[in-house]
Amino acid sequence: MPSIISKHPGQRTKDRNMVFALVDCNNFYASCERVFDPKLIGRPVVVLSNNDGCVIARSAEAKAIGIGMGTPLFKCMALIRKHRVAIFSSNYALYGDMSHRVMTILNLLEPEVEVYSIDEAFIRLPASRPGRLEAYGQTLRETIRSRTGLPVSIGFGTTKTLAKLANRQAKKTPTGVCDLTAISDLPTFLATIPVDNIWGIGRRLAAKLRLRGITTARDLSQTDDSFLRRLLTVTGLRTATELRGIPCLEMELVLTRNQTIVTSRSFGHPVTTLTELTEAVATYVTMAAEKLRRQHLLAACLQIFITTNPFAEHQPYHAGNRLIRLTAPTDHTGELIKAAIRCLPELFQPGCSYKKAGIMLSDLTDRSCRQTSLFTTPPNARLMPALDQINRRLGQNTIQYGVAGLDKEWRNRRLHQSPSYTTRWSDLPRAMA
DNA sequence: TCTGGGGTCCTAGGACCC
DNA sequence: TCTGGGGTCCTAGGACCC
Repeated sequence: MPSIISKHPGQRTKDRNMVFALVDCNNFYASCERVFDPKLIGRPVVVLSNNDGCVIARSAEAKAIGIGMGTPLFKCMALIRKHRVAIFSSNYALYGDMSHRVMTILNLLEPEVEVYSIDEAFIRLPASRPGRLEAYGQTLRETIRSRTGLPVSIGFGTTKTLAKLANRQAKKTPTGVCDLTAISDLPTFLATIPVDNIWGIGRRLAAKLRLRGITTARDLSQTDDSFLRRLLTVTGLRTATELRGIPCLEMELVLTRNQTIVTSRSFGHPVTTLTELTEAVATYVTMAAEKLRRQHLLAACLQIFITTNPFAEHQPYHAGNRLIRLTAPTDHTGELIKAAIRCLPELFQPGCSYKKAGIMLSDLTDRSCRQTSLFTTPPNARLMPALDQINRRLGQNTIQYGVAGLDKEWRNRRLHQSPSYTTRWSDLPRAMA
């Protein structure tokens, strides 16, 4: 096994008698909405992006009537009216909490769980004779369904990439489980998988591969290593190797800390004044700084970007971008806001209608190894923890910096938001008995 | 009228150093 | 005129993921 293509050469375990499972919640956001509103069962459901702009999740019924992923809402309004589709603005408080419940169940049942995204987790477990994994998958699926109300699909494979493929297959079967380790003729199965359905092969790489006659997963798995290395770099070679059943991607059981924290949003209406832009940027900095502190990190770099609507044809387009290196790494909202809004006047162009702004914190370090500066006095160390505690107990933005604005008229649209059933007392569902 | 948000990894190329 | 070799660090850009 050439260690050069293994992502974690030092951590490799020689144990070949282990398999990977991918547990993936079906149509996650749409399913979360359904759990608390049984009237939605059988009805098409879509969930919209932050500004009610595009469709980012669809129930099976919504897929069936032809609503595409990422479609702008205004382009599928006709379908939505015709089929009485239920529409929801995204409600990340709800989805985050439901995700946490699913992951907690997995962690209780399995020692090796890698939370891969909000709706997916890898599990590593001992290989088993044909039929046993399938049955275990069924049990796991039923457990999650009965404890959270969420439907999941489970795929088993000897590598993460194969488990991903198995999961895709599982979604098409009524049982919701697919065990590729039990398949006697893997290449024949791989020959049925188009190359762009493989995890790690996106649109661009798929086109590149097809040009060279590589159209299925089997083709890719049988392509010469050095050729692949040149064409797709080491990541593509890893994918091909994984398709052959040789693991290159190990379980990542320890949470690695973020390298960047980004907060950006589209505005609900065009922003044309520096005052409003300042409010928005200060608000985004506040959100990012809270996240920074939750993860016990400090940021040494702050980047700001603002942009007008790229789709508007008859308006001047402007995209501005500034990188600020702070004198000392910090997690203090006030310091970060000050640095951010200082450079806004030179970034802002009067006459432009801004559609979106964002900030990025980078060069993150652990709070425990704070590097202080000789030339500045550190801010009051008790202020931010006190502020966080108050906002946690009494609700978001109970206390905030004045510069972030009170009306926030630029805030994005959320016309179809469901209640935060599981994270806000006042939103608890009521049962009539 | 209306088009999301938040991440990661890899490579090439330039600057700079010894 | 000829003009090395090896290393690091940084950044931009391209690709992917959910």
